[in-house]
Amino acid sequence: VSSRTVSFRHVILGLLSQQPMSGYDIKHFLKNLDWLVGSFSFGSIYPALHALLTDSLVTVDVIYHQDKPPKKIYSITEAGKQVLREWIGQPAVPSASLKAFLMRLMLASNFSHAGLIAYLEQRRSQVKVQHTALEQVTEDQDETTDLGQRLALDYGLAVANAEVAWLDRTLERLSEQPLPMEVTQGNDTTPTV
Amino acid sequence: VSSRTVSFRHVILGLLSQQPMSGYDIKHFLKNLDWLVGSFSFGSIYPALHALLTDSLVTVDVIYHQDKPPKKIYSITEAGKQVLREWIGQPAVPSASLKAFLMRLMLASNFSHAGLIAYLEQRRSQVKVQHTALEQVTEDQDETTDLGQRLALDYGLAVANAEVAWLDRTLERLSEQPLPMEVTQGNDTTPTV
DNA sequence: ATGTGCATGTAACTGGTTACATGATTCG
DNA sequence: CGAATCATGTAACCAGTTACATGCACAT
Repeated sequence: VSSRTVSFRHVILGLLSQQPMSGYDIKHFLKNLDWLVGSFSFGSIYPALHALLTDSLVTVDVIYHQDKPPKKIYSITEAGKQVLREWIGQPAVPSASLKAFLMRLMLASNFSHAGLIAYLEQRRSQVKVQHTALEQVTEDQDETTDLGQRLALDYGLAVANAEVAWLDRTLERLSEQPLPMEVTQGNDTTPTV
Repeated sequence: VSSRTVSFRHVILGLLSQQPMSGYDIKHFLKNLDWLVGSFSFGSIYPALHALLTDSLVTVDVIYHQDKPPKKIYSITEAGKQVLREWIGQPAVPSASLKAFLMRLMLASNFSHAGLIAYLEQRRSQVKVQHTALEQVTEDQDETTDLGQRLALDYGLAVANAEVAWLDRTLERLSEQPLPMEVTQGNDTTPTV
């Protein structure tokens, strides 16, 4: 069982936990979200899938179409789900990038409702810390400070504000209606986001 | 001249173009901005510096303190400035991440005023494209879509909106006053939430 | 005919991290 | 006395990219 380090393997696992997919499917799914979470090349997807296979965290079903190349549909196993859950369980690194945060967020169905809220709250406090840190740096500027740095700092503050605002809004929404979409059951009464 | 690929070397070069620094200084400078542009470990900074040296894009001055380890202050050379200018000259990749965008922005003093404005405008249109793309994906959701994905999408839209708002504000400011040095003065925007 | 989409894979490379080694000084 | 800060460096490792190889179907 070799996949100890991080993330991207888990993202694949997370996608597969939502529905079985082929490597090709994964690529396309991620392409839409490139800007948010980044996409990956086939050169990393296929090997990752093979590794997950040998670790028995996923299984394959090969589907032969006539006149089309066969498709390998990967599905997550119980062991895979377990690994995912464990990963979700451990706390997020402080000062994780937006990307890293969103990657994990995308696996929300593997969080408990309480876990999800905790995760968002965690993020909120981290962003606030970053925000004050940036404000600090901004204050330390003198007139000689490079324009680009000032702009970057200002940009950072703006994004941080937007993040906090979104998190506040969303947390409120999630606690108002404690069962956001009955994630694990089959029951949806919830108006869309 | 071997540093063709990208970024991080250029960031170092950019920092050195603002003022001479040691590897240690660079690390610390970047640490403050970790959240914005990411920081780098010594294991990549020192080798990078050595590489820049052998390419004659920087020079060193060793300063010996008594009783303190000697400090190696790196300064950018004319050749280094040239490389930077060339890098700045070429257009930004579409759909660059926030980080990549900010990295370049931090080197604004190496842009011309017009170049800077063009760069921000480029970013604005790119973010708008991403925004519409995300809206598209959002529409394509059905009720079975994973909660995490919806949240991530929503988050992305919020950030994109914030980016565009900031860019609009800033572009207006920059074109109002063609000599930008006063940026930080009247402008404590931070509309906290 | 040429290119694009479907579909899978491998090999070489590379940018960066982690961990290690060294060593003096100052703070608690 | 141990920990942190200053300060530089190397070597092993690793995740992910690029480029390559293959091959059929469908549209222009």
